[in-house]
Amino acid sequence: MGVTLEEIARASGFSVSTVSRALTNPNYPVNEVTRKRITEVARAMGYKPNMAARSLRTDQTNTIGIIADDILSPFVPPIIRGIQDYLREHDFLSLIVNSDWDPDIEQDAINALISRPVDGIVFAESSHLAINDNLRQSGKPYVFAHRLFGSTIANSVVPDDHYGAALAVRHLVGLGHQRIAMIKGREGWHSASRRFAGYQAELAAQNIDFDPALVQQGDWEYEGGYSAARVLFAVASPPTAIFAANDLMALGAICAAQDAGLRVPQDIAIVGYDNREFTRIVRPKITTVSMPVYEMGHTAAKLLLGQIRNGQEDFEEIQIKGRLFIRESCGADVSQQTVEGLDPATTSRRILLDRDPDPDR
Amino acid sequence: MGVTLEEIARASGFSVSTVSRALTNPNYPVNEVTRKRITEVARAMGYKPNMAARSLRTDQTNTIGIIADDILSPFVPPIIRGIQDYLREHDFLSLIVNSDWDPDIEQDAINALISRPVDGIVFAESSHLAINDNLRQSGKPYVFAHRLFGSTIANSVVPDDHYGAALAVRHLVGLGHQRIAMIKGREGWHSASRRFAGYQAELAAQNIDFDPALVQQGDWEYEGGYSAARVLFAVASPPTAIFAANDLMALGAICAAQDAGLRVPQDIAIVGYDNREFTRIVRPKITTVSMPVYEMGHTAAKLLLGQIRNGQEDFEEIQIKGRLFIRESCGADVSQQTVEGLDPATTSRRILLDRDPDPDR
DNA sequence: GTGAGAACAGCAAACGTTTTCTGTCAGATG
DNA sequence: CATCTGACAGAAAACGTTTGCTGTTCTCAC
Repeated sequence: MGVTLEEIARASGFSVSTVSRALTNPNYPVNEVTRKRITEVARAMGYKPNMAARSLRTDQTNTIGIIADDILSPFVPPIIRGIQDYLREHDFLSLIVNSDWDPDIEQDAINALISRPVDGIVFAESSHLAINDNLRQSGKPYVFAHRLFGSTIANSVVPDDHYGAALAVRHLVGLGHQRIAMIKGREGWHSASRRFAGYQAELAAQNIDFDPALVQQGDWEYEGGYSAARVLFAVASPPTAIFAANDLMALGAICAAQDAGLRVPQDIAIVGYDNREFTRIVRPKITTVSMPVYEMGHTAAKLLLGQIRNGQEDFEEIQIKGRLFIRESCGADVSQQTVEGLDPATTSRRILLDRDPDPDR
Repeated sequence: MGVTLEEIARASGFSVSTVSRALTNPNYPVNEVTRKRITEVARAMGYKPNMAARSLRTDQTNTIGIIADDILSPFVPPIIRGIQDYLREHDFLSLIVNSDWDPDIEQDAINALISRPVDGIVFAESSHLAINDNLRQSGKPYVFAHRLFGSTIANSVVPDDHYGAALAVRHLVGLGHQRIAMIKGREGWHSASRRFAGYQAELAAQNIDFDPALVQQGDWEYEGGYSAARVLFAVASPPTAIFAANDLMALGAICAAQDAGLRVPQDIAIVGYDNREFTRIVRPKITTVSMPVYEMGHTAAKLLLGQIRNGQEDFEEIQIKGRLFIRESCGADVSQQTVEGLDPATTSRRILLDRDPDPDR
């Protein structure tokens, strides 16, 4: 169906080897006029290299696999985007499979990807650590982008939740708040404990006593935020601000406040986390800390390609910092919108300005 | 690096051909005990077929390409999900590339995918009809899932916007509304004109006179909905209901109503379109018509695989119907939530019950 | 007892590349 | 003038499969 090297060879009067070298090996010394001629003929005939043959010969595919728990999760598409943008610069393609939170499917996916259509794998927001023996012994490099459970592990790129939580709390303190409550994330989740730790750490850094009565357990959902907030409003000495561990719970808290006759932000300030899309759509718009998902993907891809080139070489867990998006729910002057939380070392201008999927619209 | 057929052959005492047939060709007559033995040895040795070699030989890859304008668009991930769920049942993988609304990139993507790592291509939410000669003459099957511009074209699966708009209007009429305004989508978009046509058609079907004063041009965005609504409120004989061509504009209209001192739905009913995630998060929750994105992807994948099997065989444009999600913004009794708009012929129970990403939470 | 056919297994070619090795020729060097 | 070197081009092997063809053996019908 497609034009082959041999046909080009015949048409141009050279041998297959020369044609191959002229077309793909810029280092091999081939006469300039020969190369020109061959290139020309190849273009004229519409030559497209047969990747299967090339892969068979070279044992590399210029393709990586992405295993995501669910592409419908709000964080996964930006991670993928970050990965793909980096890949494109290096002529790599990506094969994406959903594991659907199902270990068996994830297993199948890994096996399918090991059969060599890919040179490496990135796990995007994977829950169960499915680095099984198959994967290990295949020798294929792999990287985790935002694994949700488990402790620190090599080859992973994760959000710096501790830092981000501190950022949120610091913002509230800066606005004069001293009684700052927190609605925690679901128990067992890595982000939940990290964000709580960041909250406590920043309180300590600001010399504010930690008050257990101001901490409520949440569930990552709207409902959990709503009911947690109701409890907080009833505390003897109620908070003037609430840090919700994610945006959905922040929204729940806002609605609870409104239903209780409190105005946000005048009567109570509420800050969220994740920078979900709806935070800039809702009334009031929610101040929040972003998940640096795009950059996590970008970084993961960079590291993976590095490993593919230089052989597997484990690296430490890398944490990416999010930034604070100041909107309406805390009462800050929105015009002074800062880009605090930006780590210039890891965030390229380009990502920030053009590509960051987080800019306010 | 990997176990090959030859190694299995040596280990099991059979020839490479027999091993191959035992492992992959269930039709070829090979002795049952032989097959057992070979299968066993293969498993023991951890055999994984080399896809590159297989593809080279058979000229098929069991992989399709998906070209999406932007995976960050709200509709793309569910389309992809629909595609992939179908693919998995047939042991296909999918290579995804973003074209970023850039014809050049799309061109590159097509070229990259033609070099045979894929057996077919689906364009997910693609704008510019980039079916170029390269693609045509490659002979690879392709399908469009939700193309945004251009007129009817073969091999595409699109939402039935005319039907959906009628559905929304009929719902309003059913609630007693007679003066129903519409905020149109951005000009030039296929969906915009189709939804407007559906609105007009349903008015006619209900014997309601069409009043041009009740139609405002929108821009698909919040702001457009907001300002269009303000204009509508100032009309001599104002509408009692508004059909916004998408959810973002519906939200803008709701906020405009609230700012104007009108209660939604008591003073004015508002219905949106798309069933975006935020419609079930906002107050009031927005009644809307869903984009059957998941099913569109699923259908597109099915059609594409059919073409791959039986050779390219163009089919007519296929329209998929969305359904009405009754929520709070129109004042209907929410308990009587129906699944109107469901076409049982094309929507499998499974998709609807388990997989439809649209169920209310 | 012979021949036909079924059931199985192996040989070898082929898929389109890349790459090692070998060869040729021109010019430089002694 | 003989030899060496470098610049280039070609022959052929190899990557791991699949598959058409060729055997071989065995069974069964005549």
